Parts: sequence; structure tokens; C-alpha cells
Amino acid sequence: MKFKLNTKSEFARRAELSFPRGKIQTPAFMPVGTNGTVKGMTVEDLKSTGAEIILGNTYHLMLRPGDEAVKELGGLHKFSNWDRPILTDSGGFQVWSLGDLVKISEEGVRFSSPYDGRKIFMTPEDSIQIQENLGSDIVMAFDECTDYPSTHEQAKESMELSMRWAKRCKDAHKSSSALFGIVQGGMHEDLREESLNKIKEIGFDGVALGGLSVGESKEEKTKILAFMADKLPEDKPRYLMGVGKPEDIVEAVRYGIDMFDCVLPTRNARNGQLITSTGVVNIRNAPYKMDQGPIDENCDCKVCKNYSRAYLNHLDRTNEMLGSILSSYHNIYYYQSLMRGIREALENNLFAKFVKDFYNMRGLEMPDGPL
RNA sequence: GGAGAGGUGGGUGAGUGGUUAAUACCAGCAGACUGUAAAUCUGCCGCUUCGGCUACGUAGGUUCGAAUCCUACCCUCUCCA
Repeated sequence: MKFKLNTKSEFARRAELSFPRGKIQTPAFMPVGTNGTVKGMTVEDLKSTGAEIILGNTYHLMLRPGDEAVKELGGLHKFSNWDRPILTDSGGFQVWSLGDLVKISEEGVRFSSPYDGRKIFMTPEDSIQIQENLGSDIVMAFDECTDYPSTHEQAKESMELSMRWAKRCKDAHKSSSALFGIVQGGMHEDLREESLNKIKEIGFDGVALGGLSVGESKEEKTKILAFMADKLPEDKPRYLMGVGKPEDIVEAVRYGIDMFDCVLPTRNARNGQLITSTGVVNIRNAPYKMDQGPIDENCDCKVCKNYSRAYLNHLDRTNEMLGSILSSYHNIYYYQSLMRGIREALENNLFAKFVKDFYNMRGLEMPDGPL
């Protein structure tokens, strides 16, 4: 992977990542395709939104159909027909989200398959191997996503385990794919700094911030982003894992983040929430039943051009799958156009104006911070 | 005409003397969702000036107390002629 920094605002950056499978313009949003599919979207649709990279997940694909099976079928790209870069999450997040179903030890993680109950033990080395079997372009280190809230001591212990695992991931990683390390440390600045230094010392192709947007307040998250902003490596991509809402993304870009992923645009689409330039629209609500307007007046996606709010309201109420499909398309399209807007603004030295307009259109006050 | 079954809140449908303004599901009204155990989950869902009031086909009755028991009537469905 090659990293090329294009322009820069105070912290916000416009850059380009090059992979054998294609380029990624950053700041970038990566739709989440956990099971080898961005739910409700064909590869053709996905590409037409402008998505240049998507996620896949170690945990899910290892269980079904199995990473060996995917490998035998020609890798995740061929299997899913997505020929652009794929970032695979390591399964670290599942260690956290599956909670009591997972038992953690120094060596690795034990859990039972929810499908057939078989006991599985996964080490950091296994996670790397699985991601390579999938044919990942960006492999993520296997980490433990620190719980929120957590005491300094708990966060320290968790972070140190993640750092030992990070070293093992680095040692186990042999392929030409990119490998990203993940900074943990909870809401504790000293631990975040220590973790970042450790990740820098081990040496990764990119730096991810993990353990954010797990229940903390907006202020706490901003505090960590602000604290990290001038310490993150200049010459490597920075990835804020699992974030977020449009306003979270815009804010994080201000603090120098290059890459994002989040299930929100697709999950919320399936749950009837459409994301627009002026805020969210709960399309299943009564006022939209007879609303002939588009989802978003300012959107030029095919859904906004061809379908009314009334129709999407009807599809949602009747639980028709097309509702999920069209809503997902719009939401992903919105995220991609948001990122395009950010990139263009950075290129043209209009980032400060872009951010102001972004908050104005939503009727929100713009938070203080770098521009 | 005869025999049987049944009528419960917007719908379907539990409940067969008291803790029942009445289970559950659906519909309806809102809300949540951030490296996807999620096409999921949560709350509200008779009226009210918050003291109460009105409710289980209708009208009476029994009882301290009835959606639940009795009587009459009305209506619906099934089967037989």
C-alpha cells in the first residue's frame, strides 16, 4: 500500500491510498459488509455510490462459509464479486459485542459457534491467517475493544493485552496486504498515548483508533480525538473504527482522521431511518404517508430522483424488502457524497466553509475545533 | 324449521366469579440504533379537568363482587332438512 498526502488543513487531510486493486481517496467512508455483502446492496449499486473500499469480517466469515472455503472459492473478492480493496476487521469487535459468549485469555479468545455450538479458539495469529485466507487488502490487528466505562486500571490492562496481541499480529503477518494497528486506552489520555507509541514502535501501515463510540459521551470522544490529533503519524492513514453519524465523521476529519466505517447507514436504513443533508428522516412516521417529495431535496441519487417519501413510507410499513434496498442505497450514497464534499472542500481550501454549511443545514451549532 | 358453535378494546384472539382497563399478536403513534448475534429493539396504545368515568352483543337478574353464572332478546357461523 502506498500513502500520498495531497493537501492539508489544520489537521484535516486529503490523501490517496494505492493498492494493487485500486485507489482510495480519503477522507473515505467504507461501507460495512460483514458477511461478504453490504446488506441490501449489489456490487454494481455499491460502486455507483462511489464506494472504493468495503469491510468484511473475520469472525462472521470464518464461521460461515469458513475462511478456508472462501479461499478455495477464489478469495472474498471473487466470491463476492467486489474487485476493489477490502478491509477486514479482525474479530476484535466481536470479542466485545458478544460479551459473555466470549472468554478472553492471554493466548487468545474462546467462543462457541452460534450455528453449531462447536468451541472455537482464536488467537491473534489465527485472525491474521483468516484475513489472509479471505484475501484482505487491509488486515486489522486482533485487539480487545475496551469496554465503556472502564477504570484506568481496567483500560490499562486491556490496552496492554491489545498491544501484546498487536505485536503478535505484526509477527504473524507475512503477505503483501497492508496491516493496521489499533490504538486502545479507553477514555484515558495517558493510555491512549502509550498505546499509540506502542503501535508506532511495532510499525504498521496504518493506525486505527478503536474503542470509541462504544457508549461514551460526545465530549469524551472529542477529547480523545483532540488529544490524539497532533500525535498521529503524518505519513500513514488514520482510521477511526466504527464511526459514525455524519456529524461524528465531519468532526473527526477536522482532527485528522482519514478513514471511517459504520453500520449506521445500512442498519438504520433497514430500520426506516434515512439520512439527509438536513438531518434524519424516520420514513415510517405518519407525516410521510402522503409526502410526494424526495427523501432529500439536495440529493441526486437514483432513489431521490425516482421515488417519493410516500412510496418509501409504504414499503417500510409493508415490510417490503425493496424499502430496505432503496433506503440503504440512499444512505450509502449520502455518506459517499458527504465524503466527496469533504474531499473537494479540502482540495479547494474551502473546508472551513464546508463544515459551517454542514452544521447550518442541519440546524446545529458548529462545535469548536480545528478547521 | 331442527341441531350445534359463538358474539371481548381498530383487527385477530386469550380469559370462564375477585390481584382484569382486561394476556398475546397485528395494526396505529413515537423513539433508539456508531469496527452488524439487528429487515432489530424499546416505550405508548378506552375517556379524563387525573378525583374518577365508561367498558367484554342488548336488556334484566343472581352475588359483597360478573367479561365470566341465570333469563329473555338480537345477531353471526357450521351442519341437517
